[in-house]
Amino acid sequence: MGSVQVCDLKQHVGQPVVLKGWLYNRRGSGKLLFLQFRDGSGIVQCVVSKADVPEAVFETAKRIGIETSLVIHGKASEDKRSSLGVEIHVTDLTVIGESKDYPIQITEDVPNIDKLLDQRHLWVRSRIPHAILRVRSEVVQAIRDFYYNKGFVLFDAPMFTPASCEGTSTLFEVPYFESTAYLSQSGQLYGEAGALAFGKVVVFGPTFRAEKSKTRRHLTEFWMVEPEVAFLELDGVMDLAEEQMRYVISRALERCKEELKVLERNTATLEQISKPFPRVSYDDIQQLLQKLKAEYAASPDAELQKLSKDILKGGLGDDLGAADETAIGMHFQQCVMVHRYPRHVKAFYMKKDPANDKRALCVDVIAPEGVGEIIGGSQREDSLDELLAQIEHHKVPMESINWFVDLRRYGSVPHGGFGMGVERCVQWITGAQHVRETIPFPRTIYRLNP
RNA sequence: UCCGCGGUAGCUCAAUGGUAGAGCAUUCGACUGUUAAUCGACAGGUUGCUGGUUCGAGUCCAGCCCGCGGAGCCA
Repeated sequence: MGSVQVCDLKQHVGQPVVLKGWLYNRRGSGKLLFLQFRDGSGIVQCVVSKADVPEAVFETAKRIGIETSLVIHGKASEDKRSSLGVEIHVTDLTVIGESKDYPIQITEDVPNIDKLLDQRHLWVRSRIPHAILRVRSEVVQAIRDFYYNKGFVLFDAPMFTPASCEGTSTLFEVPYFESTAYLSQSGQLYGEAGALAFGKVVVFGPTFRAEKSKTRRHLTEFWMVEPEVAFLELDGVMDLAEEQMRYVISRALERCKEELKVLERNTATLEQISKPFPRVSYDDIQQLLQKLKAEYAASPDAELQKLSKDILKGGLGDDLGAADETAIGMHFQQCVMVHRYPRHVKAFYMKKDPANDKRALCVDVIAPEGVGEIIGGSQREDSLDELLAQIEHHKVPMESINWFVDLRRYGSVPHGGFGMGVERCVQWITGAQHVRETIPFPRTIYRLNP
């Protein structure tokens, strides 16, 4: 008899079944044991009654440690007392691999995340990581389906790159035979080459940032999806970003109901995704923030007063900070697109706004609930002369970027795209406290293990 | 790099400068319907490191190490 997965058990009610998996938890009494049994697809309660099994089987069931791997023979039966609606009445049980003194407890799903991350290789067996990582899996699949269905070509960018794409960020240096390579911090420049070759491409892979960021929103290694489209101008970039966000979030809401329930996620704000995203210019956002700063300062809420102090901290005309993004999210209670930032705070490859040469044709999508920037995109500078000027101004080494400039020498067209951080997206959907919970093995400044 | 917080049992945390404690987990025992089961018992410690003050330091002081949160930068 072949084995059955826990998630399929409802179709086997009244039948004898074989289950393969691990002991998740155990309760019980002298003559009746309740084994919480997991196989990766779900958790089911297996009842071992002393009267129904040989003495040796009962003794084994009583002694085995948490996370012992098992083969269970039993009968699936409907039971309203079980949260799954089904439980197993065990007839036989075989130990495959023993487990003694398992270092993680059921009740440790909540506390010190850093200690648990030391045990990440085991922690991923627990309920909370399970739910979050299943959402991640769905999000990644939704992203792939979205672009595939729209006719985008998957265009992989290299991880080893000759130099910085964006100048300011710190790159990881790695020895590369006789010279030095850098781990990619964005596939976008390569995506532009792809867009001019295929029209619509999407780069999807890991990226690396050596910044010493220590916040709940940062990883040194994270996954980014970066569509890039020829003949797409800023409004089109915003349309694409909005459509993609709506597809991904809706699909997670639709297909990850169980996971979001386990995570006790209130999805009210997520459901706002069906409404159009407000599109607000940087200049209008500055005015709004001034208003919110004054409003929050006068509020009786101490949290808001504190937030008020950090709004527009760099003064007017500066890049938006974390507090600004939090305030914007609180005000709109949905995703907001802020466009046309000052050029001096943005990357060299962004196109100058023809209506105001102090502004760039760029957009950030800011997610609510304190998540902040989740997408950054722009129309790209397609003029050879303007791009060369920007490269010089940002001191980007010409020898490593010359190929990119070629894209403006041989049939340049208006084009644009954006990058979305997969982990931040998953963080928003799941409500995870730290972005490092949204990837199986997070890499941060102080964490390279396990 | 800067600012703030922290490091005590496997985990979460207590402990006026005066014998280092609890809950959970582990181990053992009781219990035929438990949902983080419950109840009883045993066991569990170089209080991050180094030095200092003191009759006496988990506690006070200095330095260091490690981590966390935030800022900056970004997705």
